[in-house]
Amino acid sequence: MAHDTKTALLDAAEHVVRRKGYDGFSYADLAASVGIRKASIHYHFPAKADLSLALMQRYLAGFEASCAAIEAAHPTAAGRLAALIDHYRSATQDGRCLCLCLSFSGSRDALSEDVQKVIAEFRAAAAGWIADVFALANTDGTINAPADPRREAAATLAILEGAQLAARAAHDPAGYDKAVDLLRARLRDAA
Amino acid sequence: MAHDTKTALLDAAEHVVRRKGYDGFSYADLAASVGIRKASIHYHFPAKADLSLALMQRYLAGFEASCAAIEAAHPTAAGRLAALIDHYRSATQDGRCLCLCLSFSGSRDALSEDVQKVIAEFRAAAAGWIADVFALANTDGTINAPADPRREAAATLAILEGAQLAARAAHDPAGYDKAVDLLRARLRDAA
DNA sequence: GTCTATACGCAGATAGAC
DNA sequence: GTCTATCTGCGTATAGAC
Repeated sequence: MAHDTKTALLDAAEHVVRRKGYDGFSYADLAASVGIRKASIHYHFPAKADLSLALMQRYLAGFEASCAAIEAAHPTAAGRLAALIDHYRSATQDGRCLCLCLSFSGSRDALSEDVQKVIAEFRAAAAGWIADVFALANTDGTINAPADPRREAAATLAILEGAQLAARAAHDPAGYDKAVDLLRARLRDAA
Repeated sequence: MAHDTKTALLDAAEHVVRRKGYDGFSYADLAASVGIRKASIHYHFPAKADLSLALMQRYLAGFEASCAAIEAAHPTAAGRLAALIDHYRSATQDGRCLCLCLSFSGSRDALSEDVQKVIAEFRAAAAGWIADVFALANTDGTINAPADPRREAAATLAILEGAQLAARAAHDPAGYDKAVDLLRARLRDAA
């Protein structure tokens, strides 16, 4: 079916982009990986920019869904932050790839305005969600010494992204754990 | 002279790579920017891999020199860390580019083994230097609540890199400052 | 929806004159 | 050292048959 091919294309594209960056994937690669000819891709995504935009939009939606799921599963600030840290860790696929947002950020000037806008939305969503977690921490006291939520959020997001880079550079998830170790140490009763 | 052309090529390449990523620069761009024909570049750097390697090696050497200069100028742990934070901030050129190490990390799988090795050396050098600063902090007490130096170093490097990404995504150096704000707040008597 | 065939440009790289 | 000229391959994208 059409929908399945489209989804398969997005899956394949996301897989490659997160390993090799935006410029690292071509229609030829996608075609081979999905099992159709490269010309057929243009039926689903007329231009590469269309595919990139759809990719980033889907990624943002998925991230927001993950945040909602974390909120539903974890009542405390520490539990939610611990879950987010794990989420970013698993996104590295054991040190082989980066969050799509990071992959796109690397070759940013080559991207269309539309995509850059969604990237900005993604960062805002992540920072906002983390800030909410720290605001909750001021109430439930499950995170050690919480400072201003917005500043905590900016620093936390930087650590999560920096940790992914460390894991990828070393091809080892331990690089991620070392970078977030002090952050995790601030959490109490993570549930 | 030969040496000047070679340096000019490296300068131009570094400039573009840090703005557009590894795949964002071509021999045609370099040629135009330096004022020679693209075929002439091959005299100085036979292949693109040679240029990339030279670029990263020069960058590592420059970083080590900067660290030495910081040590000479600042006796305290807080002073040294503050200087490093400023160093990484100025490297973003007001939110337009990334540290070369970060730019290369984005399209990592496309790089040669040699370059990846220098990238790893760079990260090790940075983490090691920061760990030394935190070890000093345990003695001179100029950084608030220093934990294990290696863990502090891993977290600090992640923050510095994440902060650069935040600045670039927003095209605004304020993104950097927000991310490192809590880190800076831990410094006392920075001199 | 997917195919074959093809257009067109730009990438990195080489040969050989000057 | 730098040039002109050229090669080969791959990139995205299009036209039109099935």
